[in-house]
Amino acid sequence: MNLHRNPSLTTLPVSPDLDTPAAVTVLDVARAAGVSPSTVSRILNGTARVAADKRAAVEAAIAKLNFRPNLFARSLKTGTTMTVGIVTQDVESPFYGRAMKGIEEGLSGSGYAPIIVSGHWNAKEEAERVELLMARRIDGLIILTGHLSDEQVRAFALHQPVVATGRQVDGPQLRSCQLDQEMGGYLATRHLINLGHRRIAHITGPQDHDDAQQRLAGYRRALQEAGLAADAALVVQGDFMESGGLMAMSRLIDSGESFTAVFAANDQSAYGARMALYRRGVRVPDDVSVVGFDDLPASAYLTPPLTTVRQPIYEVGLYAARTLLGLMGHPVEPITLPPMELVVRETTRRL
Amino acid sequence: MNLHRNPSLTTLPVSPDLDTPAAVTVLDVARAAGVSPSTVSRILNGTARVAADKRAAVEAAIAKLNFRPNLFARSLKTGTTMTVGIVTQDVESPFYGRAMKGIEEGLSGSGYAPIIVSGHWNAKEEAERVELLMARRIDGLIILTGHLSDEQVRAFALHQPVVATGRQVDGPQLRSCQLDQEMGGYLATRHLINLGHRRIAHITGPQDHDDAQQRLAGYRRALQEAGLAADAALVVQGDFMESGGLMAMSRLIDSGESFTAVFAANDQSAYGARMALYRRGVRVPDDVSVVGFDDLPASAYLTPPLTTVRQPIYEVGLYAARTLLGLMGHPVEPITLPPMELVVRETTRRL
DNA sequence: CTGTTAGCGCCTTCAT
DNA sequence: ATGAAGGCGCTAACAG
Repeated sequence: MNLHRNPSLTTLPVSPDLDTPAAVTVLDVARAAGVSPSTVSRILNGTARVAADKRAAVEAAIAKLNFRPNLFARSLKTGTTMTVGIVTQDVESPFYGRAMKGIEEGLSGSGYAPIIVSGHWNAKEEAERVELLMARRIDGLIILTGHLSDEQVRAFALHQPVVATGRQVDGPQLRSCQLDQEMGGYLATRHLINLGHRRIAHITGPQDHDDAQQRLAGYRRALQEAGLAADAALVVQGDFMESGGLMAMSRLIDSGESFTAVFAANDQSAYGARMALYRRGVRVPDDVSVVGFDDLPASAYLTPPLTTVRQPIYEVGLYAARTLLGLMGHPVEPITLPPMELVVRETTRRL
Repeated sequence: MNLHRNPSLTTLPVSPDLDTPAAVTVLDVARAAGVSPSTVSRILNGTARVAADKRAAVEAAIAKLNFRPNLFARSLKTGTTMTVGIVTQDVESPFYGRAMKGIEEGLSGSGYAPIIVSGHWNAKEEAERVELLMARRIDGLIILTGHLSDEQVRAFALHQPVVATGRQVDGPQLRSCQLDQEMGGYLATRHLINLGHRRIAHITGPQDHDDAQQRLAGYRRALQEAGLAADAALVVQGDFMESGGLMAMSRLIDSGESFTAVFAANDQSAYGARMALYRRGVRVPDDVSVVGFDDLPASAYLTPPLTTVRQPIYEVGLYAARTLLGLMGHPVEPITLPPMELVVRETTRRL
């Protein structure tokens, strides 16, 4: 269904005349203040010097009439919309929620309003949403990871400034940032190895998810570096969700493989894995050590609190917002992203 | 800082001419198709019948030129913006995240895009954000609970249709919905009573939060109905966050009051309380039973899984979106909200 | 069925 | 320092 501008769809009993009580325009203000519209505009935008008395009159009129400039008329004229598009993957994701918060903070006070769409980890849907955003003439675009190809992202950057996270693409109007996922995976696994673990399982993320592949690579590197064999039977497929982690761990236990530790590709998987362990009466960390990835707010409140790799995702959001402001022509203090960091809590123990 | 339209702030090295490659307009399309702009407009909006050959020519031209109508020009003309404002309290909240998802779903395919702002549980900030939204001439507004007074909400509804959750206000352009929080609190407490508990503590939400007060009222009603004294020493102040729950439970334990169960005003508080219990070596549910409120996605993955009251918050989002579409003149199938529901998992036991 | 005309509200030369 | 005039891209009468 597309309700968009279909006049036949006007039905509900809505009092017709209550909306927008005859919007007041620059012209109204000008008349009330006894000046021309141009003068009002100049005061609004600080475009030129205006005599103090007229300025006062205009400001009084603005206040009295409660005038609000129509952003759309302005946009039409200036070509700028004061709106930035944000592509997230899932409005409900606690991880991207934190990135959103960083973006919100980074944009605050800039006059730019974010409009958010979700790609749901689907390249096609994601591209459609971006088209939708672009139809609204956004001034800038932030793409939070996702499945778009670098070429697509580059193509989008032809139309407006773009900041993309979780990838390495740059161009005239294109900036990106990427956290070292491989290092994160390495850190997590290395921690387990240092604790004396030798049989370390891994619950992966989705196969088509680049970050997940990187974490897996880090896991393998740590293993190899320690001279440990990479046992394929110890790597089980998850999906970044609690249910996937639960099933992965259940399968692993059922397989009969022995292991003393597991590194889950994200915290949500770790929650699921921990539940599977709990269901089987396997104690954490006494029998099995668990390491997650992301450091979600809830992870510190698991019992026992989850050892995990902290991604500075809030800062990524901040960085994306600030960088975009820069691309849009506003000077900003640069942000440097803190590195991945191992947060040792209580789900791991020395063997 | 307000970067908005301050020409002095143009600095960063951005290639100047890459943006919006000379936007194509209806006029271009009309010329390419050998018709008038009005005909193009009519085809775009289905406003009138157009001869098949011209339609084909226009559609071909649109495709060839990759034409996208400028929504702002359209808005200027029609007074409609095809965007709705959403006031949430915290983009990072897992609870409101789920509501957002419902709204997203409810709006999908309608042509309306949501633009989201956060009030951060602060009436003043909330009002400011709404003003900001209104400056953008949104076609409709959804207010997710928050601290605005009913009068303020009513005032906003003078300018455009409004749907507000967590309160009971209605008017010509105003709809609201309210879940029975008191009943939820009653259900949670009643469950504990039925299990044989007599000394039941409560961790409250913020004092200025209406929902929290309602849940407390439900707690008291269940107690009273069962002939149990409401011991003020058993009611401790939380703040709907994990840390608040943790501190509240710590204080309770330190107070030396005896209790066998606790009802936390939301799941996040329950997580914190559970952690405090864990720190003191108090077993759940063996020594103390715990009930939460909300049923966050993570709650099923606590160890043990959390017994809680499920709020149909996703459906609330859906309801808000659909109702708003209705107010904006689009017929929608009405949604009925499911009731609050006790979800018994494993943090409560019979005494 | 289709083209012509006239703005929507604002900003920006261009004069003064 | 200020006003008049034109136009951003689109749609909605009004003619034909």
